[in-house]
Amino acid sequence: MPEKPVDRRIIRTNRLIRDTLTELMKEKGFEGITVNELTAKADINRGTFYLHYRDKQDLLEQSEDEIINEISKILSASQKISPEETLHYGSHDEPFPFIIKLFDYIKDNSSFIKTLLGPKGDPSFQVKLKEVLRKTLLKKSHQLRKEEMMVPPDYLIAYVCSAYLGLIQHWLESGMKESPRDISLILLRINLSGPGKAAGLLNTSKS
Amino acid sequence: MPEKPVDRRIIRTNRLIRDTLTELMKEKGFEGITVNELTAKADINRGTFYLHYRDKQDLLEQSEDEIINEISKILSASQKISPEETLHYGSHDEPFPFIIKLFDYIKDNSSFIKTLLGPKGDPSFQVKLKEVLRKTLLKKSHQLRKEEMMVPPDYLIAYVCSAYLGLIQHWLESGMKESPRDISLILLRINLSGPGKAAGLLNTSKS
DNA sequence: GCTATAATGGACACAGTGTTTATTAATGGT
DNA sequence: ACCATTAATAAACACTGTGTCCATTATAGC
Repeated sequence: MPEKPVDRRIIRTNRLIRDTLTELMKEKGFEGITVNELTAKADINRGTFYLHYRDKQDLLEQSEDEIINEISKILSASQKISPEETLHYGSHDEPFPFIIKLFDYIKDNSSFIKTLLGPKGDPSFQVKLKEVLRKTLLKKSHQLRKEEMMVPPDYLIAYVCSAYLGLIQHWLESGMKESPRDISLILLRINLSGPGKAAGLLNTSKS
Repeated sequence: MPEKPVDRRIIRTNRLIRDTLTELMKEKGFEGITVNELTAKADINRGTFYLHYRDKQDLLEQSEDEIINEISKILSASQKISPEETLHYGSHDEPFPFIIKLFDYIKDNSSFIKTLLGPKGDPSFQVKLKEVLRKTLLKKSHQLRKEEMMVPPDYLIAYVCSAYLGLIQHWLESGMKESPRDISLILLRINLSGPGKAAGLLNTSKS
């Protein structure tokens, strides 16, 4: 993390800008926002904005990267889990703790993340998010051999990452009615059993 | 479909605008495009643009909706497939014909669709695309009973739709090396067996 | 060829951008 | 409590793009 800014004025201004960004993105999406409008709503001089950010794109990227960094930290806890533990969690219908923490964090920052992942959001944030997920999965998938796989590994990873993302999006859009733990469990079950079986379509699995 | 425009000038102008939109989106994404630039590159008077579209947002939406309509047509063919046929395809490792046709269509329009689904694209297009997929899946899932499902049906659908989308995105981004048929097969296999089994993680399935 | 109309070139007021300057006000260190 | 430092302000700047006119030209369909 960067050295903390000392001046309270900087912290205050930055918080005002970020909060107003969240509000305005909820209303009209990133496209529709102008620096003019944002600074007016934040009750800040327009020139002050340019003291902190190059342009509105820069503001968005910095805000996004902060979130991605936090998520990256949370997911890196997956490295500490041994293959034996992985099997244990799956066979006991118990979600991984770091996945629960991921949903906890998303819930804490749901306002901004929801708009970023919504129809008026930023597709490059989706790409960033899928990328951290991909890295996490890649580390965990080192142990399995390619010969045993039914499909190309890169497609499998793309499939799973996107599915994760979709679940997160649906959870956010439907108002986060389920607890982080419940959502993690849903995710685990579909992943282990597969969509077909999770839907109750297949009694036996004779691929 | 709307009554066909008769005047060749209209067709020509529209084609010029749409083609240039595709080109520019590839270069700099929708955000960075200006009507000024687009009409200059298309060698069209700027005023002419406003004869056809309200603004650049309108242009994007009309272009997107055309694609969504085509895809919707292709996917509606899924209704004609009986439950018996569904089982047949799955158990014979044979993808649905309409899914192959979907990938065929995407390949034919890959230039525009790729940018729309890419990091500089339009998140609302993703939403539209997932929505047609959702409708298709919903029709096919009428036959299965909720009691047998391991997870809430809306989450399962969100999961699968997103996974479809992710596979399409990865296929486009990696240069469409696989044939539409091969991709459809990959999709079918992961869906039926599930990510865990497709990865070769689980020998037996004791959920 | 004649009529309808699409496309053009040029102008308009307006809104937003990003930068600069001099000035005011708040902050942290001592 | 003071003061040097520096963040924030107000006002102006040139510039780019927008959306909407208008009169004029060129092209299409019959």
